[in-house]
Amino acid sequence: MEQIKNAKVTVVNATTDLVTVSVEGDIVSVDLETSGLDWQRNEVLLISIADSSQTSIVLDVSSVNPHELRAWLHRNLFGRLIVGHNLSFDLKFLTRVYDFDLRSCAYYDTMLAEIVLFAGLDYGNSLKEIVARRIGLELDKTIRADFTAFGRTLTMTDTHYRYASLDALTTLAVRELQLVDLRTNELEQIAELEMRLLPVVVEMELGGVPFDWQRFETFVSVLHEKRTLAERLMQEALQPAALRIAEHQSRHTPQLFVVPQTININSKPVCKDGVWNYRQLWPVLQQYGIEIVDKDGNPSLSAKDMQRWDAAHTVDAAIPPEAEALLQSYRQYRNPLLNLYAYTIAIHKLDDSFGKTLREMYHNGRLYPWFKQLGAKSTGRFSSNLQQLPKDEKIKPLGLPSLRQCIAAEPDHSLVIADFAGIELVILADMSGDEVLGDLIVRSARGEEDIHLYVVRQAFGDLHPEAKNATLDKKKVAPYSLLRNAAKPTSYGIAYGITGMALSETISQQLAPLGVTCTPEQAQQIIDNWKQKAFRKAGAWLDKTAQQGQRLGYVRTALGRKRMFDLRNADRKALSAIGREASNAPIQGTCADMLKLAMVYVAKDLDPARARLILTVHDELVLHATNDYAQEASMILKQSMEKAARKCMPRMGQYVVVEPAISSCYDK
DNA sequence: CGATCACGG
DNA sequence: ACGCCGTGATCG
Repeated sequence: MEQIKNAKVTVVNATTDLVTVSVEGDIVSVDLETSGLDWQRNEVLLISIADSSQTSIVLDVSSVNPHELRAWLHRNLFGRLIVGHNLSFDLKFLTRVYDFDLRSCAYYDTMLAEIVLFAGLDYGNSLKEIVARRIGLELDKTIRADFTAFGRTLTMTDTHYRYASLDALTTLAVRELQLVDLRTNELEQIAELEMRLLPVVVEMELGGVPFDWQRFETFVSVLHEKRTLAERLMQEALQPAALRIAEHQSRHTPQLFVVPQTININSKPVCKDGVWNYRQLWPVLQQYGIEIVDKDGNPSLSAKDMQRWDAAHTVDAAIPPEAEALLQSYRQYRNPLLNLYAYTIAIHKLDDSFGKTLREMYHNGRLYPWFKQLGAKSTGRFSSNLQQLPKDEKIKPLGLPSLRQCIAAEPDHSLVIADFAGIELVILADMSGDEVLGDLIVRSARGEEDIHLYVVRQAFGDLHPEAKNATLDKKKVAPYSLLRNAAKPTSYGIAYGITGMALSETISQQLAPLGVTCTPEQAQQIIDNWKQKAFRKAGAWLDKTAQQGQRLGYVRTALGRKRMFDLRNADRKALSAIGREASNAPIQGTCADMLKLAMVYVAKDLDPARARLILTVHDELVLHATNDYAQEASMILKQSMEKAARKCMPRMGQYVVVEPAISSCYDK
C-alpha cells in the first residue's frame, strides 16, 4: 500500500519525452482517462501505464504528437501482457484512436477475474470497491469529474497525473491477489477462457453489426402508420365507455362529446393529446364487462391474465369495421376488443423499445450494441442490448416488415448464422448421465423421434385421452401439435425448477384451444412423472444439484465455472430460490462456457480480413464474411462450435451437430 | 428506484 | 413463496 502511494510517476507532456521514456518487463497495466464513456465520440486525455517495478508513466496526450504517440504505444505494448480494470473500455479507445493491434497482446482484466471469483454474490466490482475490499485503500474518484466536465480544455495538474497513475498501479497489485484466489478456487481455466475471449469481444464491439438503414426506415414508417391507426380505432371503439366514465367523473363535460383529446380516469390521463396511456384502460374495459384480474384478484391487463379471462368469457363489444382488416392476421384473443387492445400494446412496445434505441445505436451503416461478457450475478452468459430483437413470428402478425432483416450483409458479403439446437436439455443429459434422455435427444436429432412428443406420451395421459397416441408422424396435427407445444415448456420449466402451480398455468394456456385445463395437482403429477419415471437420472441430478447449492454454497459448470450463493441468513424462501438457481446454473453456465470456447476457436481460425464475429446470443453465433469466403467461414464456425461441445460434454458432445446457415440477412 | 410490462435465450 | 438468465421502457 505504501509502495503504491510512493510510486515513482513519470509524466510525459512533451513529444521529446517519448524518446527517453519506456516500459519495462512483460507485464504492464494500462488505464485511460477519457472525456466520457462513449468510445466512439469521446476523447482520450491521459494514458497511464505501470509496470511491475512500481513505476508509472502518465502520457498527457494533448501535449504530444499523436503519430509519435501511436508509434510509442506500439513499441511499448507489443507482445506484452496487458493488465487493466474493465479493459474492454480502454482497448476500444486505444484501437479507435491509435490503431492499437488487439491481436498483438495477451490480457488480464481484474474486473472479469473478480466476477469469476465471486459470481452470484452481491459484491461490487468497480476498482474502487475491489481495492477497498482487498487492499484497504480508499480510491478517491471525485477528481474524475474534471475529465468529463472539461475534456480537452482541462488544465492538467499533478493531482490529475497522480490520480491517473494510481489506478494502473493498484490493478497490478489486485492481480497478484486474485491469482492466488483463482488457483485455490480452481478457477484458473475459466479465468483464462474469459481473458482470451476479451479481445474477441472488443473486436466484435468495434466492428459493429451491418444494418440496412433504408429497410429500418420502412419498418419505422409502417410501425408509426399502424400505431396511429390502432390508436384511432381504439379511441373509436372505447369512446362510448370512456365518455360514460368521464361523465361520471364530471357532470359538466359537454366538450367531451366532440372527439376527446384528454380523458381522465381517477385523475390520471388515459388519452392525452391523442396518445393512449394503455396501462390505465382497465376501468374503460370494465365498462364493457371486461374485468380481468390477476391471481390475487387485482386488476390486471397482462397477456397471461387476459388470455385466461378470454378463454372463459365472451362479451358483446363491437370494434370499428376498419379494425377487422388491421387485425386479420393477429388473433391472440377471441374477444375482438381485447384483440385490438393487445395489438395496440404490442405496437406501442415495439415503438418504445426499438424505434428509439436502434436509432441511437446506429452509426455509419452499422449498429453498435454493447456486449458484457460477464454480469455481476451471472452464470457466465453474455448480456447485450441487442439480444431481445423480436423474431419475425412475433412481428409479422402485426402487419409489420421484418426487423431482423434490417441486420443485413454489406455488398459482396453474407451472414453466417449457427446455433446449438435445444442445448439445455443436451447439457442436462450429459451432466446427469441420463441415458434415456440422451438417447432420445440423439434420435430426435436424427429425425427418428421427438423428445417433446415422448414427454406427451409419458406424462400427459391424465390431461388428454389422445396423449398416448402422440407419435412422430402426427407431430403437426391437432391435438398432438398442441400437446407438444405444452410439453416443450414443461421440459424446460422442470430444468428451471418450476412448481406445479406455475406449470399448470402454462399448460392451461397452451391447451386452452382444446378446452383442457390443467390443475396444479395434475401439473405436479407431470413434474413427478418427468423427474421420477421418464428421466430418473436427470431428475435425481437436478435435486442433487439443488441440494449442493444449498449445502456447499456453490455449484460448478462443465469447465469449472463457479456460481456462488450467500447462505447466511437464508430463510426457507431464500433457500428454495437457491435450490432453483443452483440446479439451473450448471446448465446455463455450461452453455455459456461452450459458446465462449467456440468464439475463441472461431476467432483464432477465421481469416480476419475476410470474416468476423458480429453477434452472440446465448446459444447462437453470427459471422459477417465476404461471399468468396462464406462457405469456408461456415465450416470453421461449425467445427469450432462442435469442438467446443465435445470439450464441454464428455458424453453428449460427440452427438452435437451444428448446421450453419448462409444468408443475406439475420433471418433463418 | 423497485415493480411490472414487453422482448430474447 | 412458488421459473433460470438477461435487455429496455414506464409508472408510482
